[in-house]
Amino acid sequence: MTTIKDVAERAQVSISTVSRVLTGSTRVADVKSEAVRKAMAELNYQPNTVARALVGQRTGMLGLMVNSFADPFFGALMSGVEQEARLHGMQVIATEGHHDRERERDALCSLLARRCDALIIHALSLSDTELLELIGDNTVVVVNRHILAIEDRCLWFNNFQAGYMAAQHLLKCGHSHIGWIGRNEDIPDNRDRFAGFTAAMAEHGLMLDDIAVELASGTAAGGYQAACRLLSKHPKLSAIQAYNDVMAGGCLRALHERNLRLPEEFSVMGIDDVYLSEYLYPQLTTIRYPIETIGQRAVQMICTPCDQLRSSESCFQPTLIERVSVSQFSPGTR
Amino acid sequence: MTTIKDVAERAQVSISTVSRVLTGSTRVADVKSEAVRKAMAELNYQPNTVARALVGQRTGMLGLMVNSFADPFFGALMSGVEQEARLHGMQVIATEGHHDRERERDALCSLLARRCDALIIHALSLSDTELLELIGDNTVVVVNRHILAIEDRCLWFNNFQAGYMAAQHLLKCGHSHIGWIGRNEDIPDNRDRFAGFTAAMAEHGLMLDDIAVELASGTAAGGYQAACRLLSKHPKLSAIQAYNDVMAGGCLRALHERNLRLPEEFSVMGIDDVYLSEYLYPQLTTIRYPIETIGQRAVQMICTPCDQLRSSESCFQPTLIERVSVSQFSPGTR
DNA sequence: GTCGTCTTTGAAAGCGTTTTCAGAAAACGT
DNA sequence: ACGTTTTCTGAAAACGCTTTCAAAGACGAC
Repeated sequence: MTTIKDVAERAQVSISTVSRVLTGSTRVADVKSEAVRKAMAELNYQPNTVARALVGQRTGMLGLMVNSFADPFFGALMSGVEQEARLHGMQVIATEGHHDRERERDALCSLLARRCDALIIHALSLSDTELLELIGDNTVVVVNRHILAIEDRCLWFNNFQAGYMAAQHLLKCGHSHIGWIGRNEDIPDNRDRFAGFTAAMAEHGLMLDDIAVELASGTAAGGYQAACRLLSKHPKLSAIQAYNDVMAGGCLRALHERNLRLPEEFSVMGIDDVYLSEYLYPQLTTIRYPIETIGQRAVQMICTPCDQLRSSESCFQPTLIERVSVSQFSPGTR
Repeated sequence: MTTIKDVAERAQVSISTVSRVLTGSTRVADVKSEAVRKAMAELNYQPNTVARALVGQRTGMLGLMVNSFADPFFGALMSGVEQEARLHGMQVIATEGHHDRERERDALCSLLARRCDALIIHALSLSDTELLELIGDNTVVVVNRHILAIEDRCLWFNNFQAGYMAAQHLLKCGHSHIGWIGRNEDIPDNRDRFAGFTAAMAEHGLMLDDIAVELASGTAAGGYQAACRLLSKHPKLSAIQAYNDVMAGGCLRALHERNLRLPEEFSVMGIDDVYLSEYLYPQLTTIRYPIETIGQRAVQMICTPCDQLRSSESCFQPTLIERVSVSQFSPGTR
C-alpha cells in the first residue's frame, strides 16, 4: 500500500504538506498542491482510514446491532440505516444479536471495541440496566424500545395504537367475532399490541372473556398452529388479527387449507407491513411500522448537530395499509 | 477511554508488560500479570482495535458488498457470512451495491479504504475488468459469479443445472405445456437458467419455438405481469417455471386471481428457495440455491489456511425442494 | 535598509498499540 | 565464588496519519 510518505517523496514536499492538501485545512501554494495531487493520482494513493481514525479519534463507523439479517423487518431497518449513513459518509458495521443475551452482549462489546462513533441498537434480550451499563457514555440510538433514562436517544413505535387501529379496522368492517394470534414470549411489543386490540374491542362492548386468543412463537409456523387451534375452538370467528405479518402469513395458510375464500369468507389483519406482506395471498391488509424511516432518523440523530435537527416525535405512529385480506363482513357468509 | 498507559500506571508496570499479558506473546511473572489483570478489570479496559489494526497491519474486518440488505436472498447470504465471521473473530462491515455501477464502485472503494482484511463481493453491474482492477491484489472472494482470471477466488452456482432440474421436475410430473417467466435484463443467471430449462425441454422433444416465454423485471410485480401475459396468450399451459422465487410469487397472484385451484389445476416452480417461498400459498416447490452455505464457505476460504481447507467444489449444485406448488398433471383437469 | 505582518512550509509530537532490542536479575553449573 | 545461560522487563521504534509550533520568506510601510 502506498503511504503519505511515498506521495510526499514523489511530490518533493513534506508529509505535512500532503496531509494539508488531503484535508484542505490550510492553504498550500498552487504549485505544490498540484504536484501533490499529481503524485497521489500516479500512485493511486488512498489515505489509510485506520491511521486517520487513530489520530482523529473518530472512525467514521456506525455500529448496528439487529436481531437477524435474514429477517425482512431488519432488512428494511438496515437498508434505511445504510442509505442515510452513506449520505453522511459513514460506514455501517453490523452484527446480529439473535435474541440471545450472551450474543447481544458480545455483539455490543465487539462494536464498542471497534470504537464506532455511534451505535444503533435493536436489543431484545438485554435488560434496560444491562444495556445502559454496556453502552456507558457512548453515543447510541436505541430503536424499537423506550428506555426512560435515555428517552431522548430512543426511537420507538406506538404498538398500542397499532393494535388499536387494527382492531378498529376489523370492527369497522362489521366483524364482531375476532380472534387474536399472539406470541407466547412476554415481550413489550406483544403486550402493547394486544392491549390496543382489547381496548378497541372493549369500546365495542367486547370484553376480554369474549375474545378468542391463541399464543405461539412469532414465526409463520407459530401463526399457523395458533390459527388452527383458534379455528377449531371458535367456529363463529370471521376475522383474525395477528401479532405481526409473519404470523399472519402462517395464519393464511391455515385458512387456505380449510378452503375458505379469502377475504370474502374470512379476514386477516397483520401488523408491521414487511416486504413479505405484498407476496401473501391475498395481499395482506396491515398496519405500517415505518422501520426504514426509523433507521434513517436514527442516523440523522447521530450525524446532525442537535440544533439543526428539527425535533420531531420520538414515537412513531402506525398507519393503516389497506390491501386485500380484510373485507366487509356480511353476516351469513359463513 | 482508558488506554494501555492507564493500566500500566495503575499496575505499576510498563506498557510493554501490559501488552504482553494482553497478547500472551511472552511469559510475564505471575505477580505482575496478576496486577495487570486486576488493573484492567478495575478500569474496565478495552484495547483499542484501531491502534492494534494500525500496528498489526490487519483490521479483523471483513468487507461485504451485496445488492440490497432488504432482499431475502442477500439476507441469507449476510447471515451465513456473519455467523462464520464471528467464529473466526472477524467483524462484518457491509455495503449495498444497488445494482448500479457507480454505487458498486463507491462501495468497494470505501471498503478498500477501510483496509478490510478481505472482501466478499456480490457485484451485478461492474464488468469483470472493472472488478479485477478495483480489487487489485486484495484478498477477495467473489460470490455468484465465475471470473476465469480468479477462478479460485470465486464461488458460484450451477444455474444451468437449476433450470434443467426445475424443468425436469415439471416434465416428470406430466406437464408438457410449460411457460417460462424470465428477467428482461440480460444477466448471466437468467441466461443460464433459461438454457437449462430449454435443454430439458429439448430432451422431451420440445423445441424453443414451442416454448411460451415472457420477460419482465425480476420482481414480484414483474412476475405478475409476465404471468398475466403468458396466461392470456397460451391457454393450454398447465405449469409455469419462473426465473426465481420472487417472480414465482407474483405469478401465483395472477393464478389466484383467475380462481385456479393450486396446485391441482396449475403448477408453479421457482428457483432460489428464499425465506419467502415457504410463506407463499401454495408453498413453493423450488430449487435450492444454498446461498447461506456459500456465505459461510466464502469466509472459510478467507480465514482458513489454504492447506487446512479441504478443497471442495467452487461450483455449488442445486437441489430440488418439493413443497406444494407443483403437482402431477392429469390431462383434462383444465 | 529595517521592522512588523502575513503566508507558506517542514520538523516533530502525538494517537494507542505491538514488537524488537538490550539490559538486569535470577538461576544454574562448576 | 564466578562465569554462563535463562527469564523477565522497560525503553524505544514503528504503524500512517493530523496538527501544533516555530522558522523562513515575501511583502509593504516607514
